[in-house]
Amino acid sequence: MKNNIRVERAIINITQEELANRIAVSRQTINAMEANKYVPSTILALKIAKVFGKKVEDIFILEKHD
Amino acid sequence: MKNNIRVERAIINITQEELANRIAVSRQTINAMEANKYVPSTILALKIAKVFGKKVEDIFILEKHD
DNA sequence: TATGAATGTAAAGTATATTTTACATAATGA
DNA sequence: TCATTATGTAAAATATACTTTACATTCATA
Repeated sequence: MKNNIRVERAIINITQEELANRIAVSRQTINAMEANKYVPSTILALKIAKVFGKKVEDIFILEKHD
Repeated sequence: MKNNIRVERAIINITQEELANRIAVSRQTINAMEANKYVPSTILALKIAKVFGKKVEDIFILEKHD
């Protein structure tokens, strides 16, 4: 699975830390997500999509091997 | 967070085991999700929504305390 | 009533998400 | 140049997702 967090973050111009604060996780969690270091929980996916005003499917994209 | 898995499953008339097979998890994982025993990963949420032909937001709903 | 299919549940084990702390680096502006 | 802000990264600790095995229960139906 890949994601567009970095791009969406750029669109609304917020830092990793701001996004982290808005969804109540650590900044490292955001950084690791953007680096595809792990798969976030559905709660985080819903919150992130909400911050960006988009659907989860618009931010997180399944890949063949998933 | 709550979810509509049981209802969506009833709509397309498949068992927990069939859903489990389709998204490649154990039947107990589906059962536990329906019982809100844990929060699934975003990969599973995306796969489940896909099986039901809906958006993640239509199946998984954030609650106040999330 | 007996049988099978679907579901509920529990315990133990493994994998992985997330936090915390800490430090390093890059970029920007005073 | 110096200070600040944003980002990358890593290790250790903790929480939780998910599997496997196993058994119990419910429900429909022969």
